[in-house]
Amino acid sequence: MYNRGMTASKSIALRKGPLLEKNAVAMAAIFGALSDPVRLRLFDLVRRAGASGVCSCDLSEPLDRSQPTISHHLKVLREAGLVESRRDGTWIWYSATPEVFAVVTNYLSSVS
Amino acid sequence: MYNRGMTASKSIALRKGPLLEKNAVAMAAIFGALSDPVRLRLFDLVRRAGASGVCSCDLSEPLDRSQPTISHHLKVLREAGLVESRRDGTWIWYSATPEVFAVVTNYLSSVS
DNA sequence: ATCAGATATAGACATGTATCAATGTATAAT
DNA sequence: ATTATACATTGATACATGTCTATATCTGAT
Repeated sequence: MYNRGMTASKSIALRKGPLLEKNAVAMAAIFGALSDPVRLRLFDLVRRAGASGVCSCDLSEPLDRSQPTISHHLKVLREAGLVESRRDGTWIWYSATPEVFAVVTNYLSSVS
Repeated sequence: MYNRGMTASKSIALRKGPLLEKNAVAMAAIFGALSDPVRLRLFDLVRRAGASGVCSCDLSEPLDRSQPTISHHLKVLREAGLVESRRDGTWIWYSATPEVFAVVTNYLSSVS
């Protein structure tokens, strides 16, 4: 299978010439979302829950952080495009949307 | 070819069970070093210079930052294990040591 | 309408960070 | 020794971040 779901534009810009400011800002935003230990473990818990996702109410305890703190971190992950949320009654389910990783994994693999 | 140069210990810890605090801290440190646009472009300039490296004196201008600011960012990259430096007379050459990426690229590839 | 539970937001606080000008340190040349 | 160049460190400043408590909002049940 060719071009496994990745758009050409995403890979081209990173391989040719020096890293452009625009791309650096986009990549830094993704790395920034992953630059906190609690947030990394949070994302890990979410992505392990698979397509069905995990209820936000089950994340506070294992990470030993208050509900608002978890809510804050989930917002950061959501705004970075790493997770998405959907409401189900009074609670909200989060699931991973790791497609955004394509842009950084492509860069990292071109480096190492 | 099996196990393309990656040690077993690096991959095992990330694939089994939830992400441990210890590993999350280590990964967050690497991502943190990459979470700034200037630092990303700085690393990009260094790694493009290949094994010979690049003189620190040639990095300030293209990134439009003062010499102390570049020095600071290089220190962050060095302490994260992403670059190394060696002295040659009055100036210092930096080169990329992207092996440390193995731990995060392995994780990212297991996610997406 | 009221209440209870889940999540989000606001405000506060401490800490971390990106940046620069000024200064310090190290190396080489004269 | 003096001077010049390259790089690092210090101190200051503005801003961002992680965390909490308190409060608000939203949803469903009574």
